[in-house]
Amino acid sequence: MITADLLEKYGASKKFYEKTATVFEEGKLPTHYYQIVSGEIKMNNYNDDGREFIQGIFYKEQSFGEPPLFLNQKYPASAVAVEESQILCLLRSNFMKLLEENPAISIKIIENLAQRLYYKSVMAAEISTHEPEHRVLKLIDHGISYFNFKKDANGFLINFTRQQIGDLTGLRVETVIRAIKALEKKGELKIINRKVYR
Amino acid sequence: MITADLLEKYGASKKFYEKTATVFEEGKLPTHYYQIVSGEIKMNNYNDDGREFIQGIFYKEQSFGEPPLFLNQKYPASAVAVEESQILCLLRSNFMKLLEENPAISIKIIENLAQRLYYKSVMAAEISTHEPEHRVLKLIDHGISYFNFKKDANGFLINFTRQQIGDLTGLRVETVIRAIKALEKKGELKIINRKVYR
DNA sequence: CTTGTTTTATGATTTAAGTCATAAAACGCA
DNA sequence: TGCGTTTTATGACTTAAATCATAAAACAAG
Repeated sequence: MITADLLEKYGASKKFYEKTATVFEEGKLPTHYYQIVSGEIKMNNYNDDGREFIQGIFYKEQSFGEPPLFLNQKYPASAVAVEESQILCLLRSNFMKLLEENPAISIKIIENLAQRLYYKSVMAAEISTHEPEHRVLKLIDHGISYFNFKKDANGFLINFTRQQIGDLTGLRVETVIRAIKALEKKGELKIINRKVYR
Repeated sequence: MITADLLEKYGASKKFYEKTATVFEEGKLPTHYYQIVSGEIKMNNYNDDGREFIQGIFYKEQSFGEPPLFLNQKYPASAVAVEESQILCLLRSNFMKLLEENPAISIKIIENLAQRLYYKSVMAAEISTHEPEHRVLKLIDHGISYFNFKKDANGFLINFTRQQIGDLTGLRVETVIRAIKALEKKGELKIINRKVYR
């Protein structure tokens, strides 16, 4: 999103997070702007009996956790490394300075937030009013442009586990497994040795 | 958000929408920036069997429908007047020009989008992993700062119908009615001649 | 290789919320 | 001030998805 050069010019430092390491926690106040150099980060919540909900998954060059940073409010979810990741971290005050001095960046931030709001609108409607199969298919279709699914001879490889799909759509693993099977039977997607293609 | 003066300087015109009139429809491409002068607008979706989901409700001085405007993507939901409303409408190209020539406005847009993303994150987690009572209470609590609930001697008056609460939380009216009764019994809120107070 | 963990899979059972039916109270407007 | 509509309300019942149990396949680590 923002070039590494520019971030470093304002004092950003690169930090390493190993798999399952926490970048920030729900309920804490934001201190930094975060932009992924490499790896994969998920934002998630747990309810009282330990059930996970994944707000989103982010990949290289993407930023995350800005809304509370701008509003100076507590994080509504935690950020956790899904795999080993490198992240550029820039102190809030320096990030704000960067924004002020580089108005063109604002437009990029706006487009990024707009994209995420769009995704959330689509998924909110899905989760509230559609059955499992519809929800799963919508996540996958939206994900083709939103997440980094790679295309090969069989179509787009949906590189999520059934559990992740469940945590992104508010469904249980078993329900996702059954929905995916049903969708395969209907010809909406393919399962090639347990991997899902669309 | 943006002063009426500035919007008008760039050619915005004030339009009147009567109750239930549509401002824009799901699936259409955006053409204008919209900012409410007076009244109340809801953004909603309908699923295949006519069930409604309300994405959000907006009041005077708030804007809505920007994400697709910035991304040049189809609206993921429709916008409908809940009551008679006046809206300032500014053509996309002129709005973009306004933004370019007034960098300070960008920050306001960012804060606004951040606020909405925050609301969506909170509600997504609620809808996916919490029971009806929790969902209703969270909507109400978040709504106290987000929607324009007025405080009086009995507390904040939640001026939503049970149906609207259902459409905002993905629950059916009957479930909302039962959840609200249960919450009253637990002392979490008050019902004074059918009106809900918190 | 072996072993422990994660992921996918399937069947049986339970349950919370949706659905259906019905009605009274409140509201709106002609 | 009367009448149609909307909103709130409650009880009975149905059902879709969650839960529970179990296991095989795949993967990861030592």
